[in-house]
Amino acid sequence: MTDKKIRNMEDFAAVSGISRPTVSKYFNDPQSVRKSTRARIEEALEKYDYRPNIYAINQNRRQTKNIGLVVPNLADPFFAGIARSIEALIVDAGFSPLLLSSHGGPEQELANLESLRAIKPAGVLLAPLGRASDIDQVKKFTTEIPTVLFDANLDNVGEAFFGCDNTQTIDLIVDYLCRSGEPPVLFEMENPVNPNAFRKRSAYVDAMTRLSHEPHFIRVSGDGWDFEEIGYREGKRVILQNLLPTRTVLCSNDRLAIGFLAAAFECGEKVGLGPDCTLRVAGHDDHPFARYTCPGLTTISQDYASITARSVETILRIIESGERPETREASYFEGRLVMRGSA
Amino acid sequence: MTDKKIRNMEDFAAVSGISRPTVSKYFNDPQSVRKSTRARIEEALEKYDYRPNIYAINQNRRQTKNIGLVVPNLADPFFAGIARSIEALIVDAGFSPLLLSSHGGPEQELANLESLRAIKPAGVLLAPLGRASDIDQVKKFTTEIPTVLFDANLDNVGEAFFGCDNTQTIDLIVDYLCRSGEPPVLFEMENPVNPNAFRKRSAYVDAMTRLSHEPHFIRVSGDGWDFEEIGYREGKRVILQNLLPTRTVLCSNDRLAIGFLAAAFECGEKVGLGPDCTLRVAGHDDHPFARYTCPGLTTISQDYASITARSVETILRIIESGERPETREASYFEGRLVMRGSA
DNA sequence: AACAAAACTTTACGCGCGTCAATTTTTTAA
DNA sequence: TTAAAAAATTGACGCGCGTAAAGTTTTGTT
Repeated sequence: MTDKKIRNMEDFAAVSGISRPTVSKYFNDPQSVRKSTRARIEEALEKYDYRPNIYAINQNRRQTKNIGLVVPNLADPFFAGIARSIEALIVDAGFSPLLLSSHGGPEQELANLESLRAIKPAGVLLAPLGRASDIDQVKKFTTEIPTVLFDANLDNVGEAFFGCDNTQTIDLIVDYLCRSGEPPVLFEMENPVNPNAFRKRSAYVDAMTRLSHEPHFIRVSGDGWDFEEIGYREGKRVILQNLLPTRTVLCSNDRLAIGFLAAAFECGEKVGLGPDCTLRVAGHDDHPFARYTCPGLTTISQDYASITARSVETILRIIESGERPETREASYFEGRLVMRGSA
Repeated sequence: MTDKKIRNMEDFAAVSGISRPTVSKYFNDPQSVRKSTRARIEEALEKYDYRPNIYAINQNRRQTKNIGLVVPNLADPFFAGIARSIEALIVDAGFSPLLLSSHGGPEQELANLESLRAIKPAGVLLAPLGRASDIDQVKKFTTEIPTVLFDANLDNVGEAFFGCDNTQTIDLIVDYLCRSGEPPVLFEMENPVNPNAFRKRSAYVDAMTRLSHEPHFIRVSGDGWDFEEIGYREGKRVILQNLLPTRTVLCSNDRLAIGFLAAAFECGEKVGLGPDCTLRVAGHDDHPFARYTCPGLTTISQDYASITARSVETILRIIESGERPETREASYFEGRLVMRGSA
C-alpha cells in the first residue's frame, strides 16, 4: 500500500493510468471495461487505498443500490434469523441492505419508513406489524418506493406478498394432534396484532370441523409483543382455574407456547406424549428456542428459505425492470410438521 | 400539502421566502435561526413535501451524523435488546444509528467495519466477537474512526470500553450458590470466543478459593455461537456419563444454561432448590428467555442500562469534542443476582 | 432615536462523482 | 490489410448542498 493520498476518483484515475470516466464505469460494473483495463485498475486498487465516495455516487445516480429491510421485532430471534437470511441474499445481488426493526410499535414502523425515504432505497422488503400498522401511511409509502411484503400480509399493499400458508400448516398440525390423541383447543390472543392469527383461527375451525370435532378456543388478553409473558401468565391462569376444555393445547405461535410450557411446568403438569403425561402442547413457527423447551416443542416450521428467496427475487426483478408489476402477487408457502416431545 | 414540486433546497427556500443559506442553517440546527424565520420555514414544511437530500448533505459536511453499531450476533436476543437500547440513545442525540451484526464470524465483522468505512460514520460502537476477532484489522479500523467498545474488551483497542464486572458478578453468584447449597462446578467452553469467559474463570477460582472450596471445571468443546446446542449436547453427555463433580452447575452464560436445562430435563433430573431436586443450575447474563426456562433460571443480570448509556455518552463526547481522548477508559459495571427456581 | 450586534441576503465556490458528446485509440472481423 | 466495431479519452456540465465573504436588514439596548 503506497502512501500517496488518493482524495478522489480523479486522483485514482491518474495513478491507475486510466481516465476518470472509465474508472467510474469500472466501479459501476467491472465487467463493462476491457479486461486489460480492469487489470490495471485492480492493480492500482491493490497499491492505493481508494474507495469511491458513496455519498457522491448516490447523489448522482438515478437510483441507489440500497434495499430497506424492515422487520416488526428484532428481539424475536425468528425475525433476526429471517433478517440475516435476507441480508445475505441482498448482498449477493450487489445491493446494500439496511435493517430496521419496528420494535412492535406502529410509530417506530412509520419512523423506519421515514428513515428509508431519506436514503432513497431502490426497493424495500417489509414485514409489517399487521393490524397494528398504520395501513394508510404504509400504503402511501409503497406507492413512493417499490415494496414487497412478507410474513404478514396487508390487503393490496405493496407489489407482492410472500408468507406461510397458514391454512395448510394449521391443517397439518391439527390433523396430527387429532390423530395422536385428544383434539386440540386453540390458545390464541384475543386481539392478535398479526393478521396471520385470523387465518389460523379459521383454518383451525375448518380442520376441526372436517375431522368432526368441535373447535374450542382460549382467547387471552394482553397487549404488545411480549408473547412469552402472556403465554405464561394466561397459561397459568387457565391451568390453575381448570379452564382447559381438552388436555391438548395448540398455541397460535411458539412464543405463546414457550410461556405456556413454563406455566405448565410450574403448575406441575407433565407435558408430553407418554402415558403419564397430563398435557400436550404444540406451537407454530419453529422458533429457534423451540428445541430447548422442556420438553421440546412440537411445532410447524415455516418454509422461510422460500419466503425470503422469493421476496428478494421479486424486489430485485422490480428494481431491475424499472417498472411496477401490473398485478399483485401473493404466494403462500407450505410448512412442515416438526415433532418434538411436547405433543 | 401543495402539489408544486420542490426539487431542492433552492426551490424550498423560494416558497418559504427565506434565503437558501439560512434554510440550510435551519436544517443543521433549527435553534440557530431567528424564531420568526423558523416559523416561516416550518410553515412551508407543512405545506410542501421537502426533505434535504441526505447524500448531498453528507458529501459536503465535514462529518456525517451517522454512528455505526456492530454487535456480534443479532440472533441472540440479548444483543438485540442492547442494540435497541443503544439505537434509541443515538436517535435521541440527533444521530442516525446503523446496526450491523457480525453473525458470530470474524469475516462478517470485518465486512461490517468495511461497510461502515463507506458511510464515514462520526463514530462507532462495537461489541467485538472477542478472541475470534481479527484484532489487528479491528484496531486499524479504530485508528481511522473513533470507536468505543462494549460487552467484550480487546486490549488497547478503541477509545474506551464499557462492560460487565465479571469478577463481581461471578463472586456474587458463587457466593450465593455456596451459601444455599453445594459449591458449583463451572460449566464453560473449552475455547471460549468471548474474552469475558477468561475473567469469569479466574473470578470463579478466586471466589471458590476464598470460600475454601476446590474449584471444578467442566470444559466442553464446540465451535461457533450455537451455545444452546452445545449446552444441550454436552450437558446430556456429562449427566448421562455421571461426570458432574457436584450437583450444582454454574454455566458460563445463560445460553449454555438453557441448553443444559433442556438436557437435564430430558435426563429426568429435577432441577431446583426443593428437597427432592437432584440438580441446581445457574447462568449468567439474564437472557430474555431465562425466565421461561423450566424452572426459571437463576442468573446474573448485567447492568446494561449503564453500559449502553455510558458507551453512547462517550462516543458522543468524542464526536462533539472532535478529538480522541488521551487515555483509554475502561469501566466495569456491577451486575445483580436474579433468583429464580433453578438454583 | 441612535447604535451595535445579530440575523439574514446575495453571490459564489467547491465537494466527488455520473454522464454526455466528440474524438481518438484499440480490438475484432472480414 | 483494412474497415467496422468497441472501448477509452478529453472536456464539460450538473447533482444538491455546505459554507464563506460581503453587504443589508432587523433586533435589542441605552
